[in-house]
Amino acid sequence: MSLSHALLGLLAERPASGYDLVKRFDQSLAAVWPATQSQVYTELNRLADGGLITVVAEGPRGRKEYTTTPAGLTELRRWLTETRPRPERRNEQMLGVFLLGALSHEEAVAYLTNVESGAVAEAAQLAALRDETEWDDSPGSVYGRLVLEWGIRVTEIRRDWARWAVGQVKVRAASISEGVPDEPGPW
Amino acid sequence: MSLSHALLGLLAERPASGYDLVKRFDQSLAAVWPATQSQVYTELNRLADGGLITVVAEGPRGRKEYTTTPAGLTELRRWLTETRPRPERRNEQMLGVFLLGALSHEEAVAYLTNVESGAVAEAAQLAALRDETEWDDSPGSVYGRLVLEWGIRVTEIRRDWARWAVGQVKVRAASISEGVPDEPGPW
DNA sequence: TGAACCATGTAAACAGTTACATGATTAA
DNA sequence: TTAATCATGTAACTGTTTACATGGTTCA
Repeated sequence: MSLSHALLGLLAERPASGYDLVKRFDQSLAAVWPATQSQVYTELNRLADGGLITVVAEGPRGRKEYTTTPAGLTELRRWLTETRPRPERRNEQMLGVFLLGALSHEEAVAYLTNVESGAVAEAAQLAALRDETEWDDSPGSVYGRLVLEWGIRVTEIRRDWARWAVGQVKVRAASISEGVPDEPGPW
Repeated sequence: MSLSHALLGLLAERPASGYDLVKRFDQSLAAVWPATQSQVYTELNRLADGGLITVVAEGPRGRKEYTTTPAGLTELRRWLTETRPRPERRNEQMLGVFLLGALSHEEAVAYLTNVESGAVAEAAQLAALRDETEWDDSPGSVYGRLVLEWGIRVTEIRRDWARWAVGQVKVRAASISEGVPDEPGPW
């Protein structure tokens, strides 16, 4: 399961509590593997039961700091080197595009325009994050930077694709209404 | 739920049985919204119970052909026009990249090289599909074509990104071992 | 002393996967 | 007559989301 490996990886970098981890999921990791508070705490207990992580410190308010055990690190490394994840596909936005035949051309264009403006906004946000973050040579920083760059590139091509797609739909709409134009030419 | 809307959309195009729909999921729709046989049949019964689809014909071997009802079409159109899906993020491959700090530089490079070769293979497959399919002006064809183009573009930038990322990791590896080179220069 | 934040947990519902089970029809 | 294909369904499990529940600590 990916969530457990995400936790193993984060705890291998440095010890943290469930509370800390939830914040890291909300901030940096949300982009590739979102997880809720509920899931994180449940999974931490499961990993601790399995001996892949262990409590290294207890703090106020019942705070428990975990770290990855040698067994946990072995499992993480096995997962990273021996399994090849199929590139995850599930994309609700593109499913919508696939079903756009149920709408008028105008509505389809609106859908795609919405995809475009969403991409523009997100690209700006990600680029700002890239520019405002102080990157260093630590693994978390180097690989986090790679993932962020991936996010930026994907968002940019989503924007470009949406613009192209709008054009495609308009061409189709025009060619269909060719014989019966709404507005005849001036001659 | 997305699966139900996918089914509403497919059945709005033309009537089909569960068996037909499973095949369509495996073929064209797998790229954006995979679904299992088990899921499809269960969901069809749920949609029929809710009056969003209805049986229009029965065939041999208990075959039931469904079509989308007016209520179903309304719901589909509402979903397409009124909900704005957050661009789905969950990406196991990129989660792996994020956690690459648990591996050596060499292993990390191997991981990224694997991402690249996977993308190369997939891009070839998708481009072949694009070139071999006979596209027409039906909505299913037009919008299917848009989604396929999206898949091709994403795959191509995954390939390019992976090449760039390998370079980035090698630069880091080199700068870290700078003071202690394995192979000293010839002077 | 009250608001903001720190901190962990459980329950219920929903979504998705894997495996099993059954049987009809068609074509070699 | 038997293998391939058509066709539908259920059960058990795993993963994910939403909501609820509880209480400690810090700071203005």
